[in-house]
Amino acid sequence: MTLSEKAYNALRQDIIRGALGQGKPLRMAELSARYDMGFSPLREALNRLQSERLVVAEALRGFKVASLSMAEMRDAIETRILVETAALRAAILRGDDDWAAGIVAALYALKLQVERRDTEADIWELEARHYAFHRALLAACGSAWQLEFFDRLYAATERYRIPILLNRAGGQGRDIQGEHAALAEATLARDADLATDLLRQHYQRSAEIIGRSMQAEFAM
Amino acid sequence: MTLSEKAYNALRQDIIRGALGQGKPLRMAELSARYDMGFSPLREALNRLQSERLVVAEALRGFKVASLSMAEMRDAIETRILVETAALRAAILRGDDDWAAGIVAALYALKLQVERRDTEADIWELEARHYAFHRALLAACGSAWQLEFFDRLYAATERYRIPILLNRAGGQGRDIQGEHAALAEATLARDADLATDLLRQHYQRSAEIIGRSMQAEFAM
DNA sequence: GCAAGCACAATTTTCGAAAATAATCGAATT
DNA sequence: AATTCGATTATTTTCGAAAATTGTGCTTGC
Repeated sequence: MTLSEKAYNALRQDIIRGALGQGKPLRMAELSARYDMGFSPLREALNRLQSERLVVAEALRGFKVASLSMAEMRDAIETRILVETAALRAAILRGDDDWAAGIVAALYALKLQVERRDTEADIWELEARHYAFHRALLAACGSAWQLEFFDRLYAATERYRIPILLNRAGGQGRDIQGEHAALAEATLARDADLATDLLRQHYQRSAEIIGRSMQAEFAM
Repeated sequence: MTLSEKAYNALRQDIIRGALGQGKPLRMAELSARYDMGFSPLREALNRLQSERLVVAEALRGFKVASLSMAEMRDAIETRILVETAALRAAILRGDDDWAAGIVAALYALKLQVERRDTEADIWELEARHYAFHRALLAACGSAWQLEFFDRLYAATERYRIPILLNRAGGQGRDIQGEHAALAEATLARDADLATDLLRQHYQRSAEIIGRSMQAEFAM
């Protein structure tokens, strides 16, 4: 793997997980020290992240971490609903046994990690399996574009979910794993109307919880 | 404007317009000579274009222009229908007088250019106004994400439309400007069902024409 | 006291060369 | 004849320094 790719992976992770702070300028000298590499691979990675809206660039004034806002969060989640309900419908139509088995496996792996969330590493593993589950639902949709947009929007919304995951603050009394199980069940039963409905509700609840937590924490 | 940005604009245009040939490797030395700049700004631009799926990168083996295929074209157009019908509905709900006036202006400017398509520069101007018209329809949708996806998908499908535009080969007997006018009319009348229906048909016809032309030319 | 101008410092951007890797070609071997 | 190996060439990737630009703080003039 080239340094450019390593820089991309590391920066992307650090931005999504909040380690670099939203809106903060990214100084080349600091990044070079932090990731132990020269400017070239860092600038290449920052250019990729700029296209993915995780980083904002201004000519001759460098890069900064993209800012978070209530409006952007709502937009990202609404667009997720649009893209993912369509992709889920297509997957339900086209999915084969491998697709179905992948959902069962991802749901089970997610369940195991939900019960084991002690260290911070557990949280990251939980997050990885959460992504993998939602990805597995759509895997058979047949549209590379929709899967890419899913990835982009997942990363965008992950930035808002992670502070809540780390604080263990949000989702009081919410049975997320139950929602996941019901969603998987409806999908495997090929009930597209029910599955897309559950998916929509799942995300609308997330948006509400994130919204409340943002109002509390940042007064946005 | 920095060299990086110039490189991005120039490469993006040359890829979309087909000047660099689909699937062809992009050698740094050649690009450096062609655009008269060093490797750094070129590599930064190529990294951005990689994120936009106009360029494909393989570690230590450089960059190449993304390939075209029938399947990708169909996927891009289907996803355009998904995103744009939703954005158009939202714009019809939320659009104000400026939005409506923008559509009228863009349609008129497009009409003027349709009647004047002699030189190649005319074709590029036509293409710019075509983009501006479709963009104007969605401008008031309120979703930055959906507008970005529109841009991405427009660029992706433009690559397929341009050979047809240049050959004057496609769309025999198709009244594209009539379709645009009807679409604008339904939109301005705030008839969301009719407008999204016309938009869908507009793109499905494009997909058919592009599909026939690709089968004829490349035997794909 | 305060704005304008100017040197100085900090920072980004770009270049040219070096390092690292991949591709090519021919000779030696089986 | 086909294949492997090694040397050579071509190419990508990375670095370190130079160039260009922006930001800062101080002086000067009013």
